[in-house]
Amino acid sequence: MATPPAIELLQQTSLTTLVQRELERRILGGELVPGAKLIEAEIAAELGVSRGPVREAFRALEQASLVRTEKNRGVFVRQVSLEEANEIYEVRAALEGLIGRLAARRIRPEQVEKIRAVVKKMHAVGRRGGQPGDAIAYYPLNVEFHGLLVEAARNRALQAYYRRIVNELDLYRRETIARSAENIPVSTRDHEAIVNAVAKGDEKLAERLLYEHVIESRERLHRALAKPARAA
Amino acid sequence: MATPPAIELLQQTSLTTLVQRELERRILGGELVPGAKLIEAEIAAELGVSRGPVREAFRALEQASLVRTEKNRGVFVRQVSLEEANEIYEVRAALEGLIGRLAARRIRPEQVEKIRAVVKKMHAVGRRGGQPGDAIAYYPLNVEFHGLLVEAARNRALQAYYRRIVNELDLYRRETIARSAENIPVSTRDHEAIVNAVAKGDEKLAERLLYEHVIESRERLHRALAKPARAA
DNA sequence: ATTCAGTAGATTGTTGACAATCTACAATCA
DNA sequence: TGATTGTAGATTGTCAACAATCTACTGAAT
Repeated sequence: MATPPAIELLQQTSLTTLVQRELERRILGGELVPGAKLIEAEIAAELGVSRGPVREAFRALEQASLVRTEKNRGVFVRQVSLEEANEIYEVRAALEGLIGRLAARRIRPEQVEKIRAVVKKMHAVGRRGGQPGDAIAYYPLNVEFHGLLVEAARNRALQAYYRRIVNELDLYRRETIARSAENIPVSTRDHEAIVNAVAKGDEKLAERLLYEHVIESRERLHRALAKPARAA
Repeated sequence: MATPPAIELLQQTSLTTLVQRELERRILGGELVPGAKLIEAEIAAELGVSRGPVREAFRALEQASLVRTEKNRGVFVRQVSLEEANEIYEVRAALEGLIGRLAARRIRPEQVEKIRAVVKKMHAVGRRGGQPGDAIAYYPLNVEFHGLLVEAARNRALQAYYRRIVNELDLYRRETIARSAENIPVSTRDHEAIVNAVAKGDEKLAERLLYEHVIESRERLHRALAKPARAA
């Protein structure tokens, strides 16, 4: 007998996981900015739980490098410096290269179609030209694109590491408020070339393209940061 | 005024981190085997703390994928299947390749010397031939070799991810009791070639050699597992 | 004015107790 | 015999209280 989903949820979900997910959402969603202090009692009261589960969630988030803990001082949303971001980008590029290689080897036709559909939507956004809000529309498409790719690579460990590293970099973007700058849809051509390489099963090419894609987006981000900050 | 190390330790170390470190030690040291159940009260009593810190440590270890938690059932040392190990090896190979590339680019002369010294010791162990205990002597040297390399790559994020992945694979070795088989010092020649490539600053070569080194050691492990288990 | 010690409040670290859930075994019934 | 129900003990999930530490402020002394 299959367990109903509602029951399963209750069986698997503790208050700690709930708190953890909620805090994760707030951090990655920008509600909690890097450097912000997380006060146990405050969060506990807000979510209607005691401090125990909150503390446990903190420990998990710390290990996921989303927060930093100072003993007797408190827990803070992690701040990623430029140097750290550069290091993380290096790792991400390598992982992304592996994703390209494996995806080219293992992707299935229907997955190719799904990704092509996303690229098509990206094109649509890109054609509108620099309208305000384009970056906001473009960002989730970009996330979906890379998400579908890593799924096609069919490697759970890789997927887990990839998610983690993307989260870390997200933290950096938040900190620099370079969000809009990074998301200018200039890389749609990149994406098209990547899909083609993957669809053809050209492992070497897919690996190289994805690797370079990451390095480029790093450069693009840096250039955006070098410019004086525009009005928010 | 510089803070004395003893004070600093007390300032930074909470019971939770202490418990976490101790459990990590026991898991990676083989004292706690994959699948073993960790009972909160038992560990708490043994370490002389209450259950709170133990639970927090569990959450951290879970996020580090060293243990698996089942709600209301308990916490267990994680078991890594053959399929998972294969996936993890793929990721490790990519990371190791990056390590080679970066180390070749950034290593300093004194670091080269240190690594060469380790390889020399490996040779010494290797020349003794298949004496019992060789694997035990070889293993820490191998760990040190790779540890020095990742240090030479000068990328903290990479180092963190690398440590994590090595731990995960360690779990797999423990589970299969393939320890001795994996540590046969057949790869000393590999190591020599790797040091040379890194010392020369040949990024491409170092990357390729390290990548293949990991893939080979995976194959070696699999071959060892295919053989019937020898007497412990 | 500036520095310093001292204090009150806020916040974190740790603990023990209680409630909810699971596990293993005994008793019951078909 | 075998399956099922029902308990008792063990274990986990959650909470509230206490202790330790930090922070911000006050006021005195230089």
